[in-house]
Parts: sequence; structure tokens; C-alpha cells
Amino acid sequence: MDFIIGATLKAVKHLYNTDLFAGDINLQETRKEFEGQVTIVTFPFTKFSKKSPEQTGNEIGAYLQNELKEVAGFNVIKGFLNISLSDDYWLKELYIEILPDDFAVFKPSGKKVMVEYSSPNTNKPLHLGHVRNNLLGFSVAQILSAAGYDVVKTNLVNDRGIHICKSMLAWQRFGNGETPETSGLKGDHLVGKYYVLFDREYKVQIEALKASGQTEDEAKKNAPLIREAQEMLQKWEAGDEEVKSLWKTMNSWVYAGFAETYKKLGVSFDKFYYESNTYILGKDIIEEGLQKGVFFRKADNSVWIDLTADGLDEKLVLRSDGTSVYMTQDLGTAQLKYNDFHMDKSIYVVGNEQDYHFKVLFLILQKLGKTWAKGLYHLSYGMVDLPSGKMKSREGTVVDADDLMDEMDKTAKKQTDEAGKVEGFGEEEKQHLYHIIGMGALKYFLLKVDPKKRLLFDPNESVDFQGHTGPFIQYTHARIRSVLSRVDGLDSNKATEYNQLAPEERDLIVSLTQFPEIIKVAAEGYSPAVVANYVYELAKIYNKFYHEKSILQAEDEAAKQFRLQLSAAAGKVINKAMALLGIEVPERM
RNA sequence: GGUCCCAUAGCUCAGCUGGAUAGAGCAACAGAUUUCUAAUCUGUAGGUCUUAGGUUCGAAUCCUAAUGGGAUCACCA
Repeated sequence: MDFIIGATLKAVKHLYNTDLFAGDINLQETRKEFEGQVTIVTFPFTKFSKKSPEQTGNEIGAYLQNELKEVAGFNVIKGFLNISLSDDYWLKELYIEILPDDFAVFKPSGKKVMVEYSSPNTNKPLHLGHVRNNLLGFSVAQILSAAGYDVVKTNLVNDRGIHICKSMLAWQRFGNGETPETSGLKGDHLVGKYYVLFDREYKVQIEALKASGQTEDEAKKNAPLIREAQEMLQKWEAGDEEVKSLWKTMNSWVYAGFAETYKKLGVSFDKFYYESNTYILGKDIIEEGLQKGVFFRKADNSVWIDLTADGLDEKLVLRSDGTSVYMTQDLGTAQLKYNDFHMDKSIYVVGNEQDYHFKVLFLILQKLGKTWAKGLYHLSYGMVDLPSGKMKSREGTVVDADDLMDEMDKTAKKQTDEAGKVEGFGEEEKQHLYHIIGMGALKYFLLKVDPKKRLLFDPNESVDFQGHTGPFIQYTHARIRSVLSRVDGLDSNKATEYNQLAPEERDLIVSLTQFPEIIKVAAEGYSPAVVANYVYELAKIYNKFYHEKSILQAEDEAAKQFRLQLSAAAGKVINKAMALLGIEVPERM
């Protein structure tokens, strides 16, 4: 649409002798109820045209129609100049832009970006919150890659700490040597079981101590189980063979479980970082900060940064005993990642409860003079809430990721079988379809919402399969593939004989042309929701076209071939857009 | 208490850097299939864009305040 902006600048110069910049021209899609495809808002021009909005619009419209062969006509309503572009123009868009294989393929930008997501703790299985995180991270990585970035997907696994020791201790105490093999439990679930068990026993001990006269705080500190867990952590840090061995074993169970969940979820990583390796990092950065005078040491030997001038607080960066806190590790890990990849941007996909942490982290790195700090970005997403409120792992109100996915598959199977969609399918193809649809419904449900907004999920109300949903879009794709499968081949020469567009056809081309811009906007805003909402609109427009225009029984061969080309283009864009969301589309359903 | 985020139809959400009569889906109601897949399409109904000020030719959008909801302010991660 740059040519319209350029011509409008010329029009304004010619008619009103005024110089504007491209950014001064407000170009938008014409609303459905008016004639035309692009609209120029001409209110701002009246300042120098010294004429009414209508007159100004008419003058510019006439100029554009005269200058540009693509402009077939225009109409003016108040300060809106609605421009109709010629069928010839839209057909060229279809044949020259949309249909070629390089449509919406961005040239490599030469920039590298890291997307860190998932970042689970290894003491319990993944839940719905992780699912949102994983889907967001994976989708953002796909989108950035489509936008021309070289993307590195990383997962920083929190594989050490007191919470892991809790699971280990409970297993040691109550496990009787139970393994995933002997129990038939998925490894992460098995370890999670002992985490819950620890907490239950711990609570019993707390109550007992309280009954014997201790305060809540005292009891929490003095309970034998927590003391033993802390001892275990110290042993771990000291490199105790037995503890390390148990730690390795139990973590390996968890990793096997996670791998399965990630696979089902359809996400992947290029690089894993483990906190057991990175938690010691960051101390040299503390030293560096002290030397630069960015940090200061208190009398008790703890190290701090004063951020009060930036409207924040004083923040501890190293404990008085010289050990790391979360911030220390993250400072060190940020440096490590940069040393490893020298990326231009680094995206942290982490929930919004850590907004403050990342604000501080980035600010510290800037103060330390790290040039790469300006490329850091916290993709802060909202919590997933249940109707009952927050999910709490200890209270058993979490929605488990594996259970959820199984549930989705089951619902998909039920819906699909009821609709009689799988006649002639082989068993394997059926199972695959159920999974694609179930995951399509779930992923779309979670990704269509703006990442930064909190999300309400009601496990009792199954995710919809109709309307503004993943399966609706998948169905549209299957319809397209079905039509295309009924012809032997496409005759693009014949198609070009068709040159008078119906509104439904034009709308579809208009929508298709927007795809590259959508990728760009989604990449800039790190927002899969942009893509999700776009592809839904596109599918709706296609269904309308499909309903109104017969393809295989078209009025003549040219119309048929043209509509086949158009359908093929729509199918390709739907497929690509859904892939950006990590959603597969079926050939038939 | 300080700081940050959010508030649009009964429900779940769109609404781009300010622009036309604020849009979808679900739920409700009424229709469409001798024709390429009805997980579709068409229509009806549903709104004080939380409230009050302000900026502007023009505000759901920007600013200020209030109200309601959430997060955070650990020598936890």
C-alpha cells in the first residue's frame, strides 16, 4: 500500500502545496459496510486544505484516480476517503505476491534472538501454567523465525534446591524403592507424588510442634523433616556422593517424563541450561559491580544495589555468607547466555509475578554497562486462573498438563466420532487426527488471548470446538484440501482468464495480502494472539466464500481454475499461520 | 502502605501508533443442505466500553483521579 501513501503525499503537495511525511497519512482497511478496500482519513488535511473534509477527500480522491491506474474508484463519507482498487490490482497481488512460494517469507535479518521458556522445576510435573508458558514460548520462537530472526530456543531447568530435596527425602523415607518401572507412574508424576507427601508429613510435624507450644514460625523452622531437607541440600552442595546419586536418579525420571510431555505438546529446545551448573555463576559479576561502584557491601558482608533513585528499592545481590541468591544466578546466567550465543535479543518468557525481578535484573545489567542489556525483554504473561481462583499445587487444585492433554484427546475423539468424520480412516490416522484436533482446540484457546492478560480456564467446561476455535480453522483447511483433492491439477493459465471479482473473492485476496504484515506485527509485539486472530478472520472469510461460490461447479472453467488457485492460496496461508502457533492442520476431518 | 498490571455484550475475547453507527465467538431465538465436508453459512436479540474529570475537530484508545480485581515489595526461586 506504499504506492497509495506516496501518491497521497504527491496529491497533498500538488493540491495544497504542503509537505507531509509518510507517517502523517493514516491508512486503514475500509470497514465492511462501505465500498472500497483502503481508506485514507482526511480530517487532518483540512487544516491546510482550508476546505471541508468532504471536499478535501473528493479532491484527493480525484487526484489519486487520475494518477494511479490501480484506483478504480472512490467515495467520500465525512473525513473518510474510501478507495476501490481495481480487480486487476488484486489479481496481480494474488498471482505475483501470494501464490509464489516466497510469499510471507522474510529475508534473514542477520539478527539472533534467544527465547527462553518452560524453565520447570524438577520436583513435580508440568501444569496448566507451564502449558501456557510453553505454547507461548514456542509460538513466539516460530514467529520470530518467520520474521527473519535466527532463533535459539532455550530451557533453563531448575534442577536443584530445597524443593528437589523435599521430594528426594520423602522418597528415601517413604518410597520403599519405588521407581517409574515398578509403579508404572510417569517419572515426573512419581517425583511429584513424593513432593506432595513431604508436604503432608511436614504439616503433621508442624501441628505437633504447635501443640507442644511452639509458634507457627518456630514450628516451620524446627520440624525435623525440613531440617533434614536442608541438611540434604548442604550435602548436595558439598558434593556428597550418595545424595548426588539419588538426585541424578530422580532427576532422570523427571526428564523422561518431561520429554514425553514436551513431545505431546509439540515443543522443543535447542539448548538446555541447568541451574545446578549456573547457580554458582554471577559471583564474578558481583565483584565487577563492586569495583565499578554499582554495588556496595554492608557491614555484615552482604552485597546490595541501591535502586531508590530509579524508583525501586535496595536489592540484595549476594548473601552475607557469600552464597548466591536468585538475582546472583540470573546475572551470571545472562552473561553466560550472551557469551555462548552473542544474540541481539533475549526474550524471557516468564509469568508476570516476576515483573519486578526482571525489571531489576535488566536495570542492574544496564548499570554494569553491558551493551547487550538493551536487547533483553521479559515477555510477561498473565496467570492462568481457575474459576475457584489460583492454582495451588499443594492443595491439589492444579490442572495437570498430561491429564489435560489426555482429556483434550478424548473430547476430540468424542466430537469427531459423533460428527462421523472419520469414515475410511485407518486406526493410526484416527488417533493422529484426535490428537491434532484436541491440541488444536487447547492451543488456540490459550494463544488467542493477548499474552499479558490473565486467562480464565474452567476445567469443567470443555474447550469449544466450534466458532472462534482451533478446530474451526482446522476444518476450514480440511475443506480446502478436500476440494483440491478432487481435481487432477491446477491450470493457472486458464485461471488468469477470470478477471471480474466477486466481493467474496476480493475480500479473500485482501485478507491474504495482510499475512506478511501480521507476521511483522506479531514479531514486534511477541504476540501469537495477533496471528491467532488473523487466521480466524481469514478462515471466516474463506468459509463465506466457500458458501457463496461454487468451485468445482463454477460457471465456467476459468472461474473454476481461479477459485482453485484462490483456495490453494488460502490453504497455504492457514497452514503457515497455524504452524506459527504450533498447531497442525489436517488434510481431512 | 509503595510500585506495577488489568477492567469492552450474560460468558470468553478482538478493537493497530486517537477516527465512521464499538466487533467476533459461546449461550438464546429464527432460518439455510437434491449442489465442492452443516465442526459451516445467514438473520434476530444483546453495550452508559467500571466511574468522574481533562486534552482533541474527533477518545474504548492518550492524561489525571477514584472504584473494583490481580501481582509484587524475602539473606525463597
